[in-house]
Amino acid sequence: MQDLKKYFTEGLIQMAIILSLCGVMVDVGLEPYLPASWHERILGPTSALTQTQFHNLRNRLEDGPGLHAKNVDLDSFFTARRLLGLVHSLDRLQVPPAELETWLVQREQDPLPVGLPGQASRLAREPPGIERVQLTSSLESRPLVLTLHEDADDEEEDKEEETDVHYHTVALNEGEEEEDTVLQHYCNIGREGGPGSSGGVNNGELPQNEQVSSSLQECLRLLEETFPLTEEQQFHDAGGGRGELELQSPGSEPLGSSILPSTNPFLDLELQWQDLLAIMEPQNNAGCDTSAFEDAQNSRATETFETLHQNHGVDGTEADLVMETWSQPGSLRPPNQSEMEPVLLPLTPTEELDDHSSASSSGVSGVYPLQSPPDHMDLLAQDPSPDLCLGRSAEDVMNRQTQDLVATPESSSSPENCSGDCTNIQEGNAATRGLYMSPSGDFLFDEDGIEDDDGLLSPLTDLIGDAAILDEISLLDMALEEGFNPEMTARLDEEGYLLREAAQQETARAHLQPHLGEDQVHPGDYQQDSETEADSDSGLSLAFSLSQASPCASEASSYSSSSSTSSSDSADESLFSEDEDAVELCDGPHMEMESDQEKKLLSGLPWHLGHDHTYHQPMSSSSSPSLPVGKMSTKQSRSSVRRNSALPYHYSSHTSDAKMWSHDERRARALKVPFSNELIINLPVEEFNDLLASFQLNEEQLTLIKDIRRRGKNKVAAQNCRKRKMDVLLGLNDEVSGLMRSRSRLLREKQEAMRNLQEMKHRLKMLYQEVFSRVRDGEGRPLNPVEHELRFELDGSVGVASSRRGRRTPLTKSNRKQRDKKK
DNA sequence: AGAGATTGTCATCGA
DNA sequence: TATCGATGACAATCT
Repeated sequence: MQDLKKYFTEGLIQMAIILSLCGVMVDVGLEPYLPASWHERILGPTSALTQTQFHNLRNRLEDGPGLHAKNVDLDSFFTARRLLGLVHSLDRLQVPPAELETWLVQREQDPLPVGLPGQASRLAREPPGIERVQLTSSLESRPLVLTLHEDADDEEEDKEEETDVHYHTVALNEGEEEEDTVLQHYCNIGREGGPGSSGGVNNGELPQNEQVSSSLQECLRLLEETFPLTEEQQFHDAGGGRGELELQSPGSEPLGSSILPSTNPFLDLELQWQDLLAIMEPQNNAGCDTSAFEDAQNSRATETFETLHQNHGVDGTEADLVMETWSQPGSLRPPNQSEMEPVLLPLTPTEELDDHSSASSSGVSGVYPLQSPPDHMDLLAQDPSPDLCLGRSAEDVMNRQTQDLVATPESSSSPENCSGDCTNIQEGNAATRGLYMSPSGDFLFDEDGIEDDDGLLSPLTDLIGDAAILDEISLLDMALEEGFNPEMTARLDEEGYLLREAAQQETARAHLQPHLGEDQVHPGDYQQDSETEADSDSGLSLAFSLSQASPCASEASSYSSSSSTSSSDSADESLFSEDEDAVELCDGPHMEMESDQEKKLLSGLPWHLGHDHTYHQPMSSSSSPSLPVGKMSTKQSRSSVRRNSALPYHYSSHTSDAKMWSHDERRARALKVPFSNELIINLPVEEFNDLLASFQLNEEQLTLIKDIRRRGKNKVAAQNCRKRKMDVLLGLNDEVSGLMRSRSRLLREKQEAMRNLQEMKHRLKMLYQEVFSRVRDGEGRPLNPVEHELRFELDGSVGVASSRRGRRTPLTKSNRKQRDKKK
């Protein structure tokens, strides 16, 4: 590399350039010594050694490739174009990769932040096209170059893109506070050379021969200034980068010494943009309005850097740090973007930038706007316009992945599949990021995008967090629309798994016990009751199904509907051990397990909120033999009723509930009450009366049954009452919050009104003083505004009244004031 | 051990 | 008048 550089700077290239300036196209034969990739990378497709398209075109038409006499009739555009190509080749090896930082420093020196297009700023003093290019050139954005083409050259839309690139470069340097005369000449050359160029900074109308001669002179002088600079640049490259020095002393840098190196990366990127132009040309021809996208890009970039400046405190120090990061020693060639990407990642050296990673990422993405729209979040939030041709790919990727995320929320939990289809948000975000960061379209998102802790990752993590939110939203939507299907239930992990497994076990047990006869468990009972419970608004899941003839089913139902009221206790079990046969009917311990599991599961399910006011229905669980009232007297004997009514006492060992129930249960048992408490409590009044009438009950039994019924109902009522009370409290809390917000808003409005009032008073005072300064009394003396006051009559006339003596003495009329004014 | 939360129960009121 | 629901108050129990 050094040899090549020396080769360029010390010998043949100078001669070749001079010969070229004289009109002779020289092929120095460097290509055979360079690999194709090197040639393309170092020299670029438009270097002096690689003929431009214009030359190629002309050579094909005229002389063909190789040495040829320069046609003096060529327009100055070709001349300027080729001369600039020479400069490209000269500085090809002198690239300090620090353009963004330089830009930042320049922007930091600007007292005003980078304004929006309509915002006044330093840039506003420049022609619109220049301004926009200056804004966007730091981003090194091809669309922004086109923006220049659009804005600054509306009248020369047929101009070649290379000319725009030159404008780009020129505008960049014009935007710098250090005006560089050499590049200003470039500007002149480029604009003078452009056919039909107008509206530029230097809108010269020189004849072509004069233009050529002046261009030659300018270029010669430029060469004289440039070559010593090249060696200096070597020194700077070896010492840590030139751009760093520029940044550290932006105001003291000699003018001519800083421009070329700073423009080199742009020139190099210019070449890349030319390639990109060729690549993107079909898209442009496809009817896509690139200008819209460019404007969007421009505005986004502007907003991004505004945000960076205003909100994130990017100061010169940070810019210097950034610059240092960019200016890696020994980076003699323009950094490959893909290679620069790892360098870009730590580009946020401060916590501010890290914290505001969106802006950071935007800022970094602004370096490669083609690959990286400035604000990823905007892309997520915004509906991609069909006009955004260039952005469509990236946005489509992101939107598609976002849609995939929403559509397949469960996929978000598999970030290890990044190499595959990007269907989760991490992949999507990383892919988006990688898509933006990689100039070659390679997705560099896989590892860095997820594991990097830099601020650049924050958008990713934010999106991941959003992904979780979206995931939940999706689940909720699906649940609302379709209910929780098995897949969703499976996604609910252990809860759903255990719940289903319990139901399955219940079903299997029902099938394995055919002797239960009509007491067989219906598989759907469990889930049905669960759904009943879930649907129950206030916990009044009076799901006492009269059709539930099975104790087991009823038990399952009771367990599903109530977890805290698994009735009976060990005492009851000992007391009523004569009903052991009933124990065989159902798997008591299993049911208990289900109850506990379900108790935990229900509390862990997503719909189980922190304050669950879904009060349990103890009646439905206390006594499983939920005999249908209407059928009881006809289908079952009283003994069976008694047996069934005694069943739950043997199954539940839920001590607390059992103790609660044991009181009434024991009393009911002691008094030989023939039916369960559940039946007593939940039956309607008429059926309950029929039930009582169907049995021969003594007074004590009737009293106990009524007490049980009353207490049971009151218990439910108390639960509902508490639920309502809690709801009222929550509602009041929300209302208080809303009122607080309203109060704050009103206070702000009041303050604003007060400010306006003060302003009005101040203005009125000033106006008053002004009026009195011009009013004179009858003797020509000025009136004291303290002692007098203005009086506005209904007829529109204005007089002056004395406020000291309490009487209004019209001293002067408006016509008098007019006369005074005339004096 | 004690505080707070939860839950059941009673008394009462009104529909 | 009986019934039922709502609710405050109290106590037992749980966490």
